[in-house]
Amino acid sequence: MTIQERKREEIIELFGVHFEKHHNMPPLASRILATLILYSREKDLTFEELVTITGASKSSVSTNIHLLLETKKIEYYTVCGDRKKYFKPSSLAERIKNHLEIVKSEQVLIKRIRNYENEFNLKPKDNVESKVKDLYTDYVNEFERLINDFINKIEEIETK
Amino acid sequence: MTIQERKREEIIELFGVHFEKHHNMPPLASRILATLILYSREKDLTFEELVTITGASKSSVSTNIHLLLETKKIEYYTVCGDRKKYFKPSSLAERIKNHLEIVKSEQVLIKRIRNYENEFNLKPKDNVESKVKDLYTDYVNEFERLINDFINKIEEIETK
DNA sequence: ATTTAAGTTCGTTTTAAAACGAACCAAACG
DNA sequence: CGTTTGGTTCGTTTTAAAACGAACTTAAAT
Repeated sequence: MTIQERKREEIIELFGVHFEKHHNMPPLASRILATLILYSREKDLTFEELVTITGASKSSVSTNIHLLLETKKIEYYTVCGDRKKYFKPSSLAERIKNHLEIVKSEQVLIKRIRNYENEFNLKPKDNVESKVKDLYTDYVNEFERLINDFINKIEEIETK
Repeated sequence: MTIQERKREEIIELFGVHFEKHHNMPPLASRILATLILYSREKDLTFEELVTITGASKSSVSTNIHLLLETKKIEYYTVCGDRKKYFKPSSLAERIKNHLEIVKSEQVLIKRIRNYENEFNLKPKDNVESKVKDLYTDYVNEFERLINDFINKIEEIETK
């Protein structure tokens, strides 16, 4: 095993643990995603290669690839006159958009709580809490603007 | 059951599912956190009340409360001449700080990948990818600034 | 000093997630 | 029209997470 291969494996492992822990991803899916990201500068990987590299069964790899495709973490393409599928991580823009969706669903929840509190006239306990809540509203708005801005810029680059 | 109670339960359920799904939180911990947030305007809850409301066993509630305390999602206080502990959700500032920690650990990972790519001279495949990566760096920096700003403002309010 | 309230611990059970392998399918190849 | 390649499906097994209950602890109250 070369130095590069050793380092690659090390980062794949770190990455896998991180995604399992913080992004609620099954172990094998994490490792597949990490593998695709780490290899992406050199080449895109086929199903068979992923089976070999991860050492998992075909069925497990198949299931987890579908999970990653559904959650838009990876994508694939085919080459004419070649039955294989080539997998690669989704573009950064795609991944960020995804993240935005989660943030937005959180927003919906917060609004529902706010409505509930207003409807039954549950006031903030003190002035500090009320001010912090206002700050948070600002923060969320700015955050949304930041993400939208970023996505627009990316789309500009990608389309030209 | 009053209308308010019904609505509260409904939101607790929504909230619980969201936290389970997007924040990798065990079912009971999610429901405890949701319950504390939804009750927080009216009162803070004791261990016993949480056992009653969630309908779970004392041991399960105990375990999950410790998990929420460790991850700084909730906190408790005691009242003189009263053996009970009163639980409530952590302040917004605390929760955001927490989030920042995750973002930062992600940053570390991205830097490691970048180092790996530089060390073995793995160049971006095309100009688009390279530009998008630069944009991403900007985005992350701005994001970090936004969060830090927010935390500072909150601390200002809280200390005065 | 004994009792009781308020939790905690730990070993067990229950439940759910992940991985597996054998059988299957569909498209391209010969 | 078989055969091979590149996967997919589904029923089963394995593994891990979550919940549980009984026994224990600890500090306060009597």
